[in-house]
Amino acid sequence: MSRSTKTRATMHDVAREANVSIASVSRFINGQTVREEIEPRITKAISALNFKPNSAGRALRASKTQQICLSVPDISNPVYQTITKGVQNILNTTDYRLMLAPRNLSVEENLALIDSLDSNYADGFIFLSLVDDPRIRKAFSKLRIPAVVIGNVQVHDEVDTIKVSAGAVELALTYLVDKYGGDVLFLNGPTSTIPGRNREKGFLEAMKNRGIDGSKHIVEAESFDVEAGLVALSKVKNISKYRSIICANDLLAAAALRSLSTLKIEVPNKIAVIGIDNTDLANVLSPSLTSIDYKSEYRGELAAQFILDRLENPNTPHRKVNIAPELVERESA
Amino acid sequence: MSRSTKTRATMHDVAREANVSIASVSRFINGQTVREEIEPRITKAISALNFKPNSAGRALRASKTQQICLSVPDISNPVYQTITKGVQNILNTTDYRLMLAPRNLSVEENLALIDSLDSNYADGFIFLSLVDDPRIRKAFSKLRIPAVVIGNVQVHDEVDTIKVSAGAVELALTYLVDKYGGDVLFLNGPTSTIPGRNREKGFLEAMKNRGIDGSKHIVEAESFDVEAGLVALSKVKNISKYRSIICANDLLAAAALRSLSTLKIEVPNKIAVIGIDNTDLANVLSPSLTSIDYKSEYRGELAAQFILDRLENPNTPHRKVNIAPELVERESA
DNA sequence: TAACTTACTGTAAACGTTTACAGTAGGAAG
DNA sequence: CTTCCTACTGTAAACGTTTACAGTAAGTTA
Repeated sequence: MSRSTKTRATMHDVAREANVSIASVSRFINGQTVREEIEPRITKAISALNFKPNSAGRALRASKTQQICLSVPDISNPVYQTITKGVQNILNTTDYRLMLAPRNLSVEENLALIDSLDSNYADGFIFLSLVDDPRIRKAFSKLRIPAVVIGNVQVHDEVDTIKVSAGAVELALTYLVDKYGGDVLFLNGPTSTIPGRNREKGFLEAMKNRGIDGSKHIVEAESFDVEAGLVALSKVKNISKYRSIICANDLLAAAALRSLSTLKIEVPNKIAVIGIDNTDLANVLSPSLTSIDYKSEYRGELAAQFILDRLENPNTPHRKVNIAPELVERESA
Repeated sequence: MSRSTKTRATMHDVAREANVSIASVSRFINGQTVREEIEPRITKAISALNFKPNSAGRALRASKTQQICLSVPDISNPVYQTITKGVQNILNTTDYRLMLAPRNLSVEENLALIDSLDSNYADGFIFLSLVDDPRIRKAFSKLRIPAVVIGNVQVHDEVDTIKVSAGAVELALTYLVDKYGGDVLFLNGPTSTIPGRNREKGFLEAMKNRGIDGSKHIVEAESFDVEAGLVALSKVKNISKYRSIICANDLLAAAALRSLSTLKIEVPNKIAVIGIDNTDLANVLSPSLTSIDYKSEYRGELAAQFILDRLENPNTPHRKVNIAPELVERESA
């Protein structure tokens, strides 16, 4: 009986063709040793029938999907693109596939996402969230697959986390104050988000250490993008009284550069600008952007590696990594 | 017998708890009508046991993975990020998940990717490739799942395609020549890629129509990114003899803006710059970038919709869409 | 030689769904 | 009353793999 060309060859077909048992085929495919004599028969049958193991059958039986789910709050943001790239760098060297979760900006979207992972479509989860909530923490603690958290969202302790330490704003401020004096404006993102809160706190503390009430020096954009940045800056009266601007991410820094360019204020001669994240954008802008590097691509790689390690050995002790900020000097400051 | 909290509830458990057959549970979950009396019993059992259907079991039996695979040659390129976003926009409204394929820059990577789809891990495939090759076409024609091609790669006819029509460079050129005269430089990407080839062709033809040999007016970057653009431009002697630059994508345009800014050549007063793709970048750069829009986000949405349509109704006639370029005027030209 | 070990092999039973099929209860039609 | 239809239900057989287990042949040891 000849096989219809419309239907895929299964392991049974291979076994029959090679005249061995299906178990031997499976073992051979999974790298176990088989009798020397039958190995060529199997390889021949596999290529003759163009056999590819069926992922669903494999996933069902072995409870392994070979998929890693990555949640990205907002794919328009270059920092998430860079992290995604890092994750891919690692996964591409393995036979794990990358699933991109739907947008998870709101708490509800986060809950739905975490909940959905119970459907067993992924072996591991790399979690990025802009928001924080007790319900998220609770849902997260019920997760049945290994997870890595990138960022400062609060979850239970038995999970690998890759945080960024708080010093970015302090670092930028020190640099700017040393170089240009204390007239610093902080263009923040929304304080309803985790990075927004943390960076505000960092700024206020750093200013306090210098004996200044920072709260007068902050303007908050409605989101971490260029549009919102432009709107926020347009509300700042007499911007030229500042000597420098710290921006909570590179997109807001791009907004600052555009605003200043429109106002014909030279950067960095009149006002210096520093971004945070050091994304690809920093090299694309003119003047190129001095930015605080949190090693996004590396964080993505690390997260992927953590997941893979834990999948290989579930007893790996949980790791908590802190990425130290580093100032990358370019033209804008 | 109480269920261990370590193991997931299955449909069997739900059936037992609700005192109905497993078939009824399945039917209820899949939206078929069940006896009015048992419906609440099932819903109650499901939430009591916190049941979630297992994707692998479902995929195996129904031959449906609920996953769509998207190939992105290079995730660093904003145009692909925008397309990805479009795909997500649509998929997020359904219960399909998005798989991000590994980088497929080279022919070999493309072949491996297309081949791997035979493992049945996705129901549909959205294909983007920078390169073209008879082997790719051949592999593609053996694909067993519906696919959509975004871009001008040559595959067999029975597939939905979303092309961009060739007029982008012509459009940019007309605009620039009308406004600034004929001294135009074309900063192209590598002609080993499909867009590189097409855009070169478009430029040469458009110049020929104006009685000019365009070949002297082209500089080719080694890839479609900023670094390569800067290198390529640094080799152009006496750049100020040009009145305008057409760039084969927005990243190369960003490179042009940076070069000119470094050389203190004013844009657009001394030299005007036009990009292609109209990505988010265009609004981020200063001066903001006039760019040819190919509606990337829309193309992503369209591709996802095409796949979904075909999965719903496999007999949908195959669609070939051409996206017309549109010039979006900003500050740089 | 027998007993044990090593290194495989094949059989068959899962994994958790969906679905063809046969069955049943109740109402409508004759 | 019987027959037919409608609208469900449950049983059981898939889907394609992996793997526990028992079996076997050959080599090693005593």
